[in-house]
Amino acid sequence: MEHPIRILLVDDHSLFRSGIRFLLSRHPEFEVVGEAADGLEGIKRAKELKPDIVLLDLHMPGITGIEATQLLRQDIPETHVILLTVSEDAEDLSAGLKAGAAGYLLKNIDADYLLESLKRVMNGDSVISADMTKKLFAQIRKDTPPPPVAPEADKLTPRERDILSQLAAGLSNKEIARKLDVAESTVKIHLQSILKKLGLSNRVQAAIYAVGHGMA
Amino acid sequence: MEHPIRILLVDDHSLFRSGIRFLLSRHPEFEVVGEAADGLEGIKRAKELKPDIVLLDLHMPGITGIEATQLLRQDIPETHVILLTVSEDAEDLSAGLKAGAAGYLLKNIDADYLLESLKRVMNGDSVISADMTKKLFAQIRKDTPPPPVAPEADKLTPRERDILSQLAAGLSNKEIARKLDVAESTVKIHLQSILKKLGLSNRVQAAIYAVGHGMA
DNA sequence: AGTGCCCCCCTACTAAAGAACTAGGCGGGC
DNA sequence: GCCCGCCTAGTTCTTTAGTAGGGGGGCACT
Repeated sequence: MEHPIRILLVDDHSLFRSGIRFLLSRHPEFEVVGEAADGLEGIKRAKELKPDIVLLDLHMPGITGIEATQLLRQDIPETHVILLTVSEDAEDLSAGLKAGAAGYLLKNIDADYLLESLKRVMNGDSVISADMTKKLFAQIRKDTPPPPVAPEADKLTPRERDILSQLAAGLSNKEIARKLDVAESTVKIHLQSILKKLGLSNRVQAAIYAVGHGMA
Repeated sequence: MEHPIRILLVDDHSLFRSGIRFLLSRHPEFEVVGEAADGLEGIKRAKELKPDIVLLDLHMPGITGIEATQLLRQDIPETHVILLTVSEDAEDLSAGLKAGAAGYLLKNIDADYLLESLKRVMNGDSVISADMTKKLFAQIRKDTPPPPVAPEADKLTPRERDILSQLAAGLSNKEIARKLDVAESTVKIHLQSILKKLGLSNRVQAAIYAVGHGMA
């Protein structure tokens, strides 16, 4: 590796920073280019230093690591953010990822895993503590809401689904009729049938139903 | 470890099964209790043998590994399923997790990682190939759709938002008027203003807009 | 003091939606 | 052959939605 990976440490525990700094000092492929004790200072230093990777604590005085991550991703997207925390909370994990972190590591990981993670992230990969994988899986399962297909939807005839989908695009009866090349009265009939089958009382409700069940 | 971890191998490549079997034979903490060459046979053998872990290939003749995972999770939920595949496709990963797999490993992992993963999964953890972590992260970000708040929504006055939210509940102008205790003509005025500001042409579109931007 | 925005209300009109009925062609099941 | 569901289309009618004027009161910023 010709250039060492440049790293910024952001953590309110100076002892923790020292530990990481010492660890990395024994590996010439890494270079700690700066430190900060809170989120705002970390962002400021990151903008100055443009490090390859920011190792960011989640819980800090002032802004949270999540907010700091968002800001860093906005301002210097070429810098990777790895969250390094004690929090095993699934919410923190999820928020961190959505904020744009490339890694979520627990502070109890061993040194080798941290070093390997830094290299992986530098390579464009993402990393996570093995202990958090289960929570990440759970998140995936949870984030995907219940099957967005309606059980009642199969009560509709194909033609009715056509009309409903056009309705969900915000078209008027006349426009739907033109588009599907039928008479407006036909559209009305179908729409009546849709409302009856779905137990709705007007086209607005039908449109909402449609978008809510993935027929948009 | 008093009892070895009992493993069932399901893969249509017998050579691959042999490789895994040989690997595990050299580690007494594992025991390969059976093999199967396709999904259906795998499910049958799993029901008979009740292994601790099923190592399941994704692409097989007959049913897919995804379907097999679902069935296994239904029938013998105490057995863990690890998907072992060459597919780096994010869709496969996502589908596998949603089907209930406790692990998603690429076949290019090294032996030690597989052994450790088996132990982790036996422990109730979940595992994933490091190479897939990035895709998993992307999935989390994707599953949570873009901020469901509309940028244009702040153009609306509070009262207009009230009306829009009622509209998104499928109410007519008259009903909205009653609910908000104003005249119907007032509701109409506000609605006109909403349509104009949002660049829409009728109430159906407004309702769709509202539900699409979290004001339902 | 004036200006602008928001909120409220009214009348009057046209366009669209919704409800009710009749009705023909077409296909499959019995 | 007959019934049934689907798709089509028409008429008539009432209700609702949408458009276009008008005005008045409040509140904030200048």
